Amino acid sequence: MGVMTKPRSRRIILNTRRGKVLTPFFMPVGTRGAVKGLQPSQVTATGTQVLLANAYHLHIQPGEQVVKKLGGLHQFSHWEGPILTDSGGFQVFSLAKIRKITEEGVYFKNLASGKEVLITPEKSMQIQFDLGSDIIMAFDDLTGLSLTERNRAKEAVERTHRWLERCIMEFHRLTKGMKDSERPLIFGILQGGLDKKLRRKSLEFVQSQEVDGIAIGGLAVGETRKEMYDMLKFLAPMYDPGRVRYLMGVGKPKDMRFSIEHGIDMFDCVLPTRGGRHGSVWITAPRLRSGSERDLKINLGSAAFAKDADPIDKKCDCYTCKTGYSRAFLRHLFKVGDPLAGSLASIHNLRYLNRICELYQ
RNA sequence: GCUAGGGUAGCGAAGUGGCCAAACGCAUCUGACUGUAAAUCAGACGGCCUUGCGCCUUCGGGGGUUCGAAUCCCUCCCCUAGCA
Repeated sequence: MGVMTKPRSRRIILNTRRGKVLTPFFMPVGTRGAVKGLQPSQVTATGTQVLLANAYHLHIQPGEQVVKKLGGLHQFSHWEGPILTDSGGFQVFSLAKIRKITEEGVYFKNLASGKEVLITPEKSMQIQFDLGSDIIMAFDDLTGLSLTERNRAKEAVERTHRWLERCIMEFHRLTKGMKDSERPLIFGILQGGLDKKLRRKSLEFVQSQEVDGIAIGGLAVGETRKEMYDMLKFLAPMYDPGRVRYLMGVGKPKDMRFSIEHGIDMFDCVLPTRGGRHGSVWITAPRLRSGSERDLKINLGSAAFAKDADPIDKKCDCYTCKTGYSRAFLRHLFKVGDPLAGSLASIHNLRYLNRICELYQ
């Protein structure tokens, strides 16, 4: 999969109450309301249309009621574009060690206070609604790759479906009386791990529901690239053509290109920002043999860049590269631990992914 | 000149007869990171290779005691503080 893009037959625009969004698009992760180290204007300058925030983390701190009282997440954070909120479903996976799943919902141990927090499908809807989210995600049960997790994949899919029905009911209750143009959107999430039968069943179920978008959850959790690609190929012909498809958690350039070419419209991922803060950035580099281009990850902390006067990527149009920050200066900032390094690298990476999306838009 | 305390790997700092190629921290190098418990984490960090719980060279310099010394003794050099 090179940098060259194949033509895309889909041409879909996502209508949110805060404006239209061109697809495909990538959402930076601003878990707690901010993309770490970046001001909203800097995020916008990378070409970002939609921001992702997290219901679980904002519920824990500062609490959705505080956010609501201060005018909602948009006013609170100064992000003016559409916001998609994750439901807390991912935390069922990422915080597996400190949670307990029941049919009612999931009990999490708040690491800061030690107190137990119960997130139910209804609660997740309420939190996201109170935050002022424009795209509300269903609360799902995400299974990992370990044997015990694989063994409960079927159970988790069925629970995810039951929870989706509860999410939709609660969503209707919360948005009762709102005009279509004023209400947030709601997306359902399909699961099924690496089991194709389960995946198909899950996709069919989610598409049978009153949801505005279809999200694919539970991929990019450690399986091989081939396994993920096989699943995306398998699902591609079965999507409802009228609704957007959101592949959750994916954000490696190569994977995004593949996914877009297999019918995916939306992405989010921590990689451009977390990786950026850790010094890794993407550049386009020629292949040694063919000379065609490919995505290459480099680490700016490397000694190789100590005296490198070039920007991260000469062809890049991001703020960091266009301003002319050298690799040597960025390496220096990383070495001395200046947070500006992470911010400048995050800007570059976000622009990198957004540019990929723009090629297909 | 006297007295006291010191000199350990790039730096700081443990160790005070064998389990010491030498804890730990920093720095350095390499690598991870996919709906953020992550500005984080992992590994390497005297030299060599057949990568073995192998070999070689180390704990200011030199000499000695001992089966065995970073650790004990002698001597020299240097540093810090106080006194002359």
